[in-house]
Amino acid sequence: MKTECETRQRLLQTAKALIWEQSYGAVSVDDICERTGAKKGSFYHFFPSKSDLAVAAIDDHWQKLRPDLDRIFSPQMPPLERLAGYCDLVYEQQKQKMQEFGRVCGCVFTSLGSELSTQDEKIRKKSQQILEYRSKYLAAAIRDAVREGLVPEQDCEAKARDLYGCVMGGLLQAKIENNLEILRHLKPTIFRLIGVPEKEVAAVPSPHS
Amino acid sequence: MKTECETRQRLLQTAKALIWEQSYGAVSVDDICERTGAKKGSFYHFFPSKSDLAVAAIDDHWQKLRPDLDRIFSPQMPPLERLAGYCDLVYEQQKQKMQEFGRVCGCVFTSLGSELSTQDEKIRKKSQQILEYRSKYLAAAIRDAVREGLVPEQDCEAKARDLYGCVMGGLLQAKIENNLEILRHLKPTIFRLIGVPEKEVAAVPSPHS
DNA sequence: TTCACACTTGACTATCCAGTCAACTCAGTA
DNA sequence: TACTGAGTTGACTGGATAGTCAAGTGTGAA
Repeated sequence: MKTECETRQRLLQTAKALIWEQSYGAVSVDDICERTGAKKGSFYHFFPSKSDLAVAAIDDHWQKLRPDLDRIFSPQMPPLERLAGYCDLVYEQQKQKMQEFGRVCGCVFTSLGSELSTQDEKIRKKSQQILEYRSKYLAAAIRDAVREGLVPEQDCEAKARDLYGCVMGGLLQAKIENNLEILRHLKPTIFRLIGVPEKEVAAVPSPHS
Repeated sequence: MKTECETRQRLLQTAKALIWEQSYGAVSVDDICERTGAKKGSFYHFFPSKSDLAVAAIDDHWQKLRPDLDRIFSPQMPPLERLAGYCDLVYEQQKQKMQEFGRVCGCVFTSLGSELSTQDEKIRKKSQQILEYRSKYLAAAIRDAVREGLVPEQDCEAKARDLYGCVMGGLLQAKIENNLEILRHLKPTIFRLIGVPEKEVAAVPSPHS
């Protein structure tokens, strides 16, 4: 058992890819097993059910995303650059998926949330949790921007949710239109939302890395 | 054949309700037929396939929505009130669905778009079309607001899309969190986006009707 | 009265689906 | 060497699935 649960990892990766490319409902356990080269028994050895797999996929994706977010939202970075960096990340991720799958695929979190939160409470809860985690990064950046006098006083938590809503909406729109360009003016949009003076909105600072 | 295609209409209504409440993937043709009290053969007499039904459902919903939008976005109405009225409509619609289904159900257009636009090109196209139609109302309102000097000069079409993105994101967030309150601060958010002066953002004018 | 045709019916197919299970392999351990 | 237990296998179940079809029914027009 050198490689602990290597099969589990592969199943998870395949599942993520297939769900991203298609949707939860359109992907069957058989599909996942076949593409992974594993048998159904193995699948159910690791995951109690298909919906538990979805939860695990969300978790896994979140774990892999965190280091990037921690880097981008490092308190070392000027607050507006953090937000700019986040917009860049969103765009770059979609661009990469575009190259991988040949189309705009949107965000796994929100796609699964949108598809299943009316039906599966476990998945809804998990989506909501991720949504809250992500909002925290944004809220901290806004808070620091306020402290530094870059933007007016405001309810930073509420604004963070507005911002994230904007990003979700932009991603969804990009997916439906199958057009990456929509994600291009995410940066000025969220700057406007937090009240960056209009003349500075255009002069978007973008982090180097 | 007094009532032209009454069965077709009922199938469409049932389908809309079920898809709204659950999702496209979770609802079967059998479910729709059973709840409608029609037989499968009738279903396939009216709709060539399940995905054609989805397209028809989107179309039908759009047709029913248009009169409301025409009223709210009437050029008679001051432009900012139109936008305020639109936000109210979005909120009221979700509140009604909440009462009907016991939970926040989001928007059929974007739910179907999110779930299927990677798989079914017909549905993606239809979702995109609706998205464009809706953006036109917003663009016209912004254009008039600019003309009346209520907001600064800007790219009205692009801004309309940003606004609609914001609304979509808010709806999605509300669905995932199963919480209507998120849709409450849609109004100030979109006012900020188009550059309504901050001191006027709070004093939101709302149409009477 | 007859014909055409929109609509309905119910039985049918063939496939797919999530999930089960008992038997097996094999590496680590006592 | 014998045992244990995590991981694997392939065959299986029972129900759901989208879609088909041939034989109906009822109505409006000729």
